[in-house]
Amino acid sequence: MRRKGADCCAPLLRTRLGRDDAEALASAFKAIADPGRLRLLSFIAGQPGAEACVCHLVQPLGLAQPTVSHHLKVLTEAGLLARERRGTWMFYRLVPERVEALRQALALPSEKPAAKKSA
Amino acid sequence: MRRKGADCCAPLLRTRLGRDDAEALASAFKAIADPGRLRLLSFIAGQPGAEACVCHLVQPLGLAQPTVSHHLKVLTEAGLLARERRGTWMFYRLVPERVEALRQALALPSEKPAAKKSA
DNA sequence: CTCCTTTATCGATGGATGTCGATACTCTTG
DNA sequence: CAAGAGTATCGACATCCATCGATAAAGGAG
Repeated sequence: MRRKGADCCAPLLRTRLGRDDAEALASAFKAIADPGRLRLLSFIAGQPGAEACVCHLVQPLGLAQPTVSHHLKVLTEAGLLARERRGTWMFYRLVPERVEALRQALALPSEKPAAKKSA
Repeated sequence: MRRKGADCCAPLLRTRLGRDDAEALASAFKAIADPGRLRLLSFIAGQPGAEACVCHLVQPLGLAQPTVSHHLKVLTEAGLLARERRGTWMFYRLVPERVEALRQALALPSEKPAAKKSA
């Protein structure tokens, strides 16, 4: 019975959440519980390939560059973004599986977990 | 403040989130970005009728009664719980539509509900 | 190596938030 | 009305967090 560090997203409405699971899940939601970070995710998701360079994120967000860098770090540590260096620039890419995991955590008990894709 | 609860859940990964939408959505996620509140939701969802009396919530949570009351207020103001008085006791009931709305906000662009079932 | 660009880290700060004890409020019962 | 039980509010405190300016680190161009 190992602690699921990466698997943060226990279905809170289907099982009685313990303290550890609740804290892990709360941390994950905290990562997206910020306007700036939500807009970062939104912006990146809207780019081709669901990725974007930092240099293209600062201005549209209207926040200072260190602030944007901080938010990107938080999102990356939450597993929602992945970093990749390309020459001078740093690209951040959306991690859809993580988003989906968070989304599934909010699944209602009545909804069947038949959410597998035929990809 | 008409966007207190009803309009919080713009699909952040499908549209470019504006400041107002981002703030509304962030507020909603902040409501569930707390271990105690997640456990409250989880506990209430597990009760028959998805509702519970405050008197049955304080002890399992391991938090002081004012703290639980505070969390219930936050969740209620976020539209995730609904209050109802029954004699001396106050019952809190899960609002599934609200949870579902939050969940849909995390829908990925690739998973379009375009193939809508009916209506 | 030196200069420039891009991004991350550091330090400080103002504000938001979780927590609890004390207390007020609300409803039922006698 | 008085008493008691259940719940909400208040006030205080400690901690966390978003934000920014200054600065360091990393890489490319000459």
